[in-house]
Amino acid sequence: MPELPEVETVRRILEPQLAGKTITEVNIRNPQIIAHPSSDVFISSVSGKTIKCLERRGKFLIIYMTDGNKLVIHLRMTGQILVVPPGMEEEKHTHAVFSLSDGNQIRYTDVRRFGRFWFLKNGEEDTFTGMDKLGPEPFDNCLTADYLINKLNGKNKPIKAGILDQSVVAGIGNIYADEILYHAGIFPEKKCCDLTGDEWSVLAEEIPKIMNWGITTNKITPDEYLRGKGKEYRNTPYLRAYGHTGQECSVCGNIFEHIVIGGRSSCYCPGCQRK
DNA sequence: CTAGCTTCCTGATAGC
DNA sequence: TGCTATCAGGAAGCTA
Repeated sequence: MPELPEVETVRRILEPQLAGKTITEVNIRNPQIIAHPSSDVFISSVSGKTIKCLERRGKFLIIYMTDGNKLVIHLRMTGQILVVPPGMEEEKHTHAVFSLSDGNQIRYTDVRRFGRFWFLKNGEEDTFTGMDKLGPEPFDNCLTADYLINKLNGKNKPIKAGILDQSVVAGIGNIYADEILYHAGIFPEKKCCDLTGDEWSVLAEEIPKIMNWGITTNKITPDEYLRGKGKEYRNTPYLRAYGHTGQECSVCGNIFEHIVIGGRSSCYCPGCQRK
């Protein structure tokens, strides 16, 4: 479910609720979600730790502890993290519960169980999480047209697959890939090797612009987040391309079309994004 | 190395 | 109503 803008929204909501709190107890109902280390070591390692701050890298959420260790979480498709007051009824598919020093709980729910947790000691490499292979953040100054050309220009694959590659840019998912390419006016199936210099420039501009727009637009209050059980922001009526198959483009009047690219459902405007 | 397919899961929805 | 097929916003792992 969540892409960079959603993970950032969750981070901003959770950080004030968690900073300074100590994790008093860890309850893992489904050890499958713990990717590293073993579930037992994870539990004993996280217990007693005090949370310092929350950061985000691509779609990864990173909970830093005051001792320099960190808890890394990837929500994948359906993972949700909620900070709830004691006594609140537990959601279906709750796989982990962390008790906090203020009496609240961090609850992790995940219908499809694709999400993963890692616990990394201070200085331990990020090879376990794959974060070491991530490309720059969309907002990084090094994300220029030249960078994209250098990474993708020679490739014989669709540009949509190119920007979905986390080692090229971190944080873009299927939805925002469609949004970015719509705003950049690039046909999503166009081969990387066929893009013009202008198109690479527009792409380099639109990537941070659209991601930033996503963060701003999907913003909700902590209360709305809690009442929506962590998924309220998934209602995304503000998107202009994704999910608009069969509808009229407000820019050119053409009808959005649906195609499958690399097994991912894609939506584009044949008027604004010419082949 | 690359591109493409499969796999991990459950649930919502469409079609019969 | 009930059954089956298809699809879902991610990404690792495998094959050729």
